[in-house]
Amino acid sequence: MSEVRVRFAPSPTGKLHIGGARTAIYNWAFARAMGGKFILRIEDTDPERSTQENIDLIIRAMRWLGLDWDEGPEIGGAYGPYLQTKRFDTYKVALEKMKENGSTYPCFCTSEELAQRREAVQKGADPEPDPCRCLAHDEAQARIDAGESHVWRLKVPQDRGIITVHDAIHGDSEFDAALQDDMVLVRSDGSPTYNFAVVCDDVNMKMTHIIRGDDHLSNTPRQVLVYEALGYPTPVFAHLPMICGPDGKKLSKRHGAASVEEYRDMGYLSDALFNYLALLGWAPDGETTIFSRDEMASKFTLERVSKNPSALDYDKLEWLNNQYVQSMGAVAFVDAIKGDLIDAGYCADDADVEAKRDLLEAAYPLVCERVKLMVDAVPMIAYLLADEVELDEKSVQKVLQKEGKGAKTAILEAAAALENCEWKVETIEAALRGLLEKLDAKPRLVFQPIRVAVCGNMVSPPLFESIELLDRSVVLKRLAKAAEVALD
RNA sequence: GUCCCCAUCGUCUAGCGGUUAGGACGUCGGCCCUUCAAGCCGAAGAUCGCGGGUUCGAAUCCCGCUGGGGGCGCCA
Repeated sequence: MSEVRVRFAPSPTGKLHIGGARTAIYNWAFARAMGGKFILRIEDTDPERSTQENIDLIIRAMRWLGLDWDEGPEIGGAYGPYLQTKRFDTYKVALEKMKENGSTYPCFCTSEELAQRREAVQKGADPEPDPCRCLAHDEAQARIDAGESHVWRLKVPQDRGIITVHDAIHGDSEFDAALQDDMVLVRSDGSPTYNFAVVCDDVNMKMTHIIRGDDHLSNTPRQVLVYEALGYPTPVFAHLPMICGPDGKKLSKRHGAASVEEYRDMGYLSDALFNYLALLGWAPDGETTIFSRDEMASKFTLERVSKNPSALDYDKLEWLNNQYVQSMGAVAFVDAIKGDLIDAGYCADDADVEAKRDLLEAAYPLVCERVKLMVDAVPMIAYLLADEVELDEKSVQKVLQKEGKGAKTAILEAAAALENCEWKVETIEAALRGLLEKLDAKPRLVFQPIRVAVCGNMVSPPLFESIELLDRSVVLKRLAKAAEVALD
């Protein structure tokens, strides 16, 4: 078998959608697993909605996801160009071929006439063949020469019978050719329609497999007809099930985030989003849930792709994201929050981040298992970055100002204990634990007030480690300040 | 309306004629414990959408039904 060639063909009418991203991932994984080529092609035949900006955004989002391709608009390749608007001459050649073999005909119907006919059919009338289909060749040519507006339609062969679509995921699906309408191939302005352009491109770019969304399955028989009219063998199709919102309904704005970059901005890691999307409709086996791009690339097969649509589960995505946060390591962690650090004003610039690198990396083990989304990280370690810490209102009330709990004494004693002790976790912990006996108090009555004083909140990363990361003077200052508002 | 696709715990899934129907997220309980997490242990949760077949035996094969989804544009 010749080399596998697959493509991801987004239309740049918006950002990279989460469903599109998964389609891209599966195409990529299949190409890599088969030792084939993965091609990026931009379907920008709709001039109204396609923009260069969207093309750039899509490419950036794909790169962020960790995908790479062998041919594409920005890197070229042997079968370019990879923008449909730059391939109009190839569609003309294809149309000429179809004119010659009689598989297309000009249609002069106005959109009003078409709308009327559609309406009649909707109301139950039997669909009638397009009247232009039977126009004598000479008459049609005369009207074209007269400059009459027309489109070119596919002439579905009357005796074609059953069209079988071979699909690697669904198996064979059969469609009655007699039920396929004569779709428009070329618009009155000379531009190709989607269904025509895709086939021309897929043929010319030597695609062996077409992996795309389920929503295209019903369009496939008509595309098969175009392959046949052009005299080319059909590729293997693979239609992926749709992705739905958490409620099981088709994904829409109602569900919030829909684009890859929105997920990135929400704080999801590229590795996690990739892993999650890969898992939506494909599983390497019954056990494995966490795997890398390379693992997927070595194990992916179309046969194992699920046939049912899948609903997004944000809980699982978050869990997966945290798994990756826990395993990313301190260096990557600091790199990942660099921007947030600067935006929040904790660091002046990149150089400043590097200057504080030791502290930031030391903070990683304290927070990694509780950072679900990356955007949570900076607020979570803020108390380590500034001299002052703002005391959380609720924590003050519940911990510092609950009468009869000895919060003030605990804080004062803590300050005394930390005054001269060696500044290491072990000694800090020993010093503070010593208070338990001295005050004869339960751990939470001693440690919680100290936590609020030092970390600003009754919920925080580990206390002793946090203290160690702060300067003694800062800790003592915070304790003194908290003691002012604390009650016994 | 019509054509096509789909159907296993709440969710993502494993299963491809014989399993106590397995795993993951979530949920609940426990352990750990100075908080929140994380981690570990355990539990509940699926009459495999329904009804017929085929078979000694069906979640797995066949047919029908129901439910859901998608296509039917000079959108992609």
